[in-house]
Amino acid sequence: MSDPVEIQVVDLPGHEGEEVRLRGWVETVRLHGRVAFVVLRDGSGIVQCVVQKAAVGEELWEEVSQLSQESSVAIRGAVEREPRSPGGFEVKVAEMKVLGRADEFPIQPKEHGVEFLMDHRHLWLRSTLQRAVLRVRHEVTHAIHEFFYAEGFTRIDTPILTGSIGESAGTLFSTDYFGETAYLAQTGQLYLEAACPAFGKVYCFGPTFRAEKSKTRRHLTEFWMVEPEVAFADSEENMRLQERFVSHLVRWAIERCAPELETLERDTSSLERVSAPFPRISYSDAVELLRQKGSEIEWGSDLGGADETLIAEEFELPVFVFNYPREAKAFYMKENPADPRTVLCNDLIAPEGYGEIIGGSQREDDPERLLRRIREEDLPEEAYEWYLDLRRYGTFVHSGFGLGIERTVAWITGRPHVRELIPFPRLMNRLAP
RNA sequence: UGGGGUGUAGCUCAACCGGCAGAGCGCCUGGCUGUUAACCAGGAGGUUGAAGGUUCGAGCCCUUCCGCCCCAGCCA
Repeated sequence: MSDPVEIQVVDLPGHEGEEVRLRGWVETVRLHGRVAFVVLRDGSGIVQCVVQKAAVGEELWEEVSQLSQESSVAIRGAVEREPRSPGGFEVKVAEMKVLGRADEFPIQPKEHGVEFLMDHRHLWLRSTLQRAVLRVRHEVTHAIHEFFYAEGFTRIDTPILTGSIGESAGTLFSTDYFGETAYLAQTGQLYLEAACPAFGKVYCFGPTFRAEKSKTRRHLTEFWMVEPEVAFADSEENMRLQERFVSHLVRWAIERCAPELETLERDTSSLERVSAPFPRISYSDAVELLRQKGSEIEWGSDLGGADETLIAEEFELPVFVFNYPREAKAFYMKENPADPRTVLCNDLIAPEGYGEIIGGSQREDDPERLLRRIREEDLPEEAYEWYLDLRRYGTFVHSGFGLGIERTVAWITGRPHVRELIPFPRLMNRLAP
């Protein structure tokens, strides 16, 4: 196999009538006695390859009839336009070489249970739906960097191993760090606040870890979060950034992932409507609305998943719920001057029951109030000295938010469970593969 | 952690009231020159999650344990 050019499936249309070489994996083989159809996947697409016994001879025919699903092969053949073939093109095989014969492949093109698929996650990644959702994830993460680059943000990589700092120590993974305890980061925000006076607009993007014992379709113990932080932005500006950002991600995915979304049978009409501004409802109004709809919720308690879904049903777009009670939120959020029972913050709830995809807030910039809150929450004061320093050396109004990648991709792809939307999910009861 | 559900062939699932352990897919063998998760014929494949109990007899009923799924809480 030397002379013909090696191409990828995606480039087949430009090589009609030529002889080419391809390498990839066998998705299916259909044998018919003297003709065989081999569907080849090379990562860029799939193509049906036709082997005719009369054209290739006994020896190769024997090899084709022994071909197993997911074997890796190299082929040489002519590219032809063929309406009966999926994708409209076909390769007439002249030569084929098995590069790596596959044992009996556990995953068949049929229904499987979740546990079985997760046990075989390393092989499940090859299947059509998983390729589609992970491709959408890739485009969404690309759009994140593209958006912030265009907006003049500087990317700051925050540490994963941290001392005792963050929101609440009960949900942190801990590990030994040369004799002292280190925690896996559950947010990069506090470090971003430190970088904010250096660069003005910053963001981080990486894995975060929560040791919460949650077993729901919206939770992972390791998930990816993008967190921007903007100097001199108040809560209102923060929400305006969020709605522009989310609109950008959705529009990007629709434009770049049309084939994938079609594979996933995602009705994109609701996604097409997503553009700023998004509707806003205060926490207090949301509680009022929920009580009118029959909920028993009392002012002061946080909104549950069912509450969020009820609120989302009222709007066609993602909806901001802003200014929650202080007790329901983190210590670093700024007190609302107009109503000190509440803090200047917001969640963004995705439509169609996909739940909270963003949590954001204006940060407390007053050193006295911040210290009071740290003491109220019984946090180790010494560990927050450097964080308090940020208020002592040129304090400034600033705001930021965190967007969960897996939840966002769940919403865009219409998949029900976040465990499919990260290549190797980490759940309470799953650490492998 | 609480509530609900579930566990049978490699996979997805049947098995009536407690009465011989079944099918489809996959795999193996044979047939077939246009299939689209091809089709046709044949074959192999089982500690019914584990332990105990009731019964002439348990996949099925009871007890305990284990795994998984869904919902709630916590959150992105």
